[in-house]
Amino acid sequence: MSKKTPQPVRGTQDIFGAEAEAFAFVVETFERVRRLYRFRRVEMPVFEKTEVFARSLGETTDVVSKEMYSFDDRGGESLTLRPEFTAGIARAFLTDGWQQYAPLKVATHGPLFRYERPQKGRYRQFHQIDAEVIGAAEPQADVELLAMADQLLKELGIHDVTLHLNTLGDGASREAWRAALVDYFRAVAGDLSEESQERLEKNPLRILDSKDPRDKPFLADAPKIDAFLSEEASAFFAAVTSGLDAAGVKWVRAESLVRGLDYYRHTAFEFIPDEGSASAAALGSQSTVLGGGRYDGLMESLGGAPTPAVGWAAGIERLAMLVGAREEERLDVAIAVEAEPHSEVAISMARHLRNNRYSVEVVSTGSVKKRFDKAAKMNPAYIVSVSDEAGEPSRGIRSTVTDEVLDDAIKTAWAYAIN
RNA sequence: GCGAUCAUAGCUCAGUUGGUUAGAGCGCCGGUUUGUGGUACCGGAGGUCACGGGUUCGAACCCCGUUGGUCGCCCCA
Repeated sequence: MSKKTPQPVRGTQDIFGAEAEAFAFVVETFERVRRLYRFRRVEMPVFEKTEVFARSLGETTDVVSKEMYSFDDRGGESLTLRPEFTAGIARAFLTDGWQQYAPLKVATHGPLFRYERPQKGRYRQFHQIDAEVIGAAEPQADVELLAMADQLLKELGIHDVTLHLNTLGDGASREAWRAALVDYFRAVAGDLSEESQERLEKNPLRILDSKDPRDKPFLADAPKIDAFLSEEASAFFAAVTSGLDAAGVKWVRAESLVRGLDYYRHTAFEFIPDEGSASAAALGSQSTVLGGGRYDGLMESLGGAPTPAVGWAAGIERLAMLVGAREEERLDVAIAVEAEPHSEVAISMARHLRNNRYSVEVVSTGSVKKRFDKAAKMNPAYIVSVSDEAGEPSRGIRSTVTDEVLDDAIKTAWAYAIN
C-alpha cells in the first residue's frame, strides 16, 4: 500500500462480509421486535448543540469531560457528535412538540461517537439500537421496555445473558445514599485504591463496581440503597420486579449496579453475559451488551417540564459479536458465459430473473474456459452455462438443490432471453 | 489519560547468530490438463520488510522515536 493512501481514523471500522451480515441481522431483528411493541421509528441528527449533552449527562461525567467530539462550526457555534441517543431524543421531545404524543414510545439506531481508547467491543464510532418511553411514570413502562429487550436478545439467539437490575431510588433517595457512601468510604479512604479515592469526589457510586482487590474488603459492608429508599421508591421497584416475573423475564438483583450518567433515577439495569459463558468470552472485558434505566430528571435539566421517562441502548457491535459470523445469503443463479457472442443472452436472462426476485451473478470476463469454475466457486443453487452451437446460444443447467419453481423461472428467463 | 504487545505480498504467515537478488500457502491474471467440469500442473503480476532516525563494512533482524493495530486499566453500549 502506498504511504500516500490515507489510513482509516482510529477507532472506526469498515465492516464487511459475515460481520456485516451479523450487524444487519441485529438491526433487522430490532426493527421487527420494536414493531411488536409498537415503538415508533425516529431518525435523529448525528450532531447537536454541545449543551444538549453537557447539561443532560452531567459536566463531570467522563463522557462529557473527555470523550466528546466537539467542534465549533463555521458560525462559531459549539456542536458535538452525539455520544448517545437519549439526550437528543429528549431535546426533540421538548422542541418538536412531541409532548402531544405522550406517553411516547420511540426507537432508533445509528452511529455514536466517543473519543476513547479502542479495544475489543469498543470503538470511537460505534453503533447502538435504542428504545425510549417518554412521559410514562408507571413501572409498567419499565417492564414493557425490559420485556422488549429480553425478547430481542432471545430472537437474536443470545441465551446466556442475564438482566442485572437495581434501583437508585428517586432523587432524594439517591442523594441520601450517595452522602452515606461518601461518609463510609471517606473513613477508610487511605486503604482504598487511588482510583477509588478519586471516585470518592467525582462519582462515589462507582466505587461499588471496583474490581481492585484493595477496595473489595470494604464493599460488602457499604451502605445499601435499600435503606435509603422512600416508600414510593420501594413500591415502584417492587412493581417493576413483579411485572418482570409476570412477563417471564429472568433477572437478578445487582445492588452495586449504578449508571454513569447523572440523569438516571429509579430503575437501572444492564444485560450482562453469565460468567464463564460463550458470550462472556466473546465480549472480552466489555461486559454490558444492553443498558439503561429511568431518567425522570432529564427533561428538567434541558429546561422542560418534569417528564418521567425510561429507556435503553445496546451496542450493535457487541450484539453482533454474540450473534457470531453469519453467512451471506446463498446466490440463486450464476450464469457463466462460455461463448463470447452470447453475453447479451446472459444479461437479458439476469434481468428477467432479478425482476422475479432471484439473486444473479453473471460471469462473462476472464478466461473463457475458467468461467464455469468461477461460477461454481460462488456456490450458487443453480449454474447456467451459455455456450454456442452452430452460431446459436445453447444452455446447460446444473443445480446442487431441487427447486422446481426456480427451475421453471430459469427456463422461462432463457426463453425470454433468446427471443 | 495509563500499561502490555504487535507491524514482512491483496490475505494468513515463514524468514537461522546481522551476511548475495526477501519466501510459502491462499487469492488474482494467463496457459496447459480435465470436458458437465469447484481438479492438477506451469507461468505471471504483486514488497521502499509501517514510517523516520541511529549503530554497523553490511539491518526485515539490534537501538531510539513516530504512526497504526490488538488486548487490558479507566469509562461505557
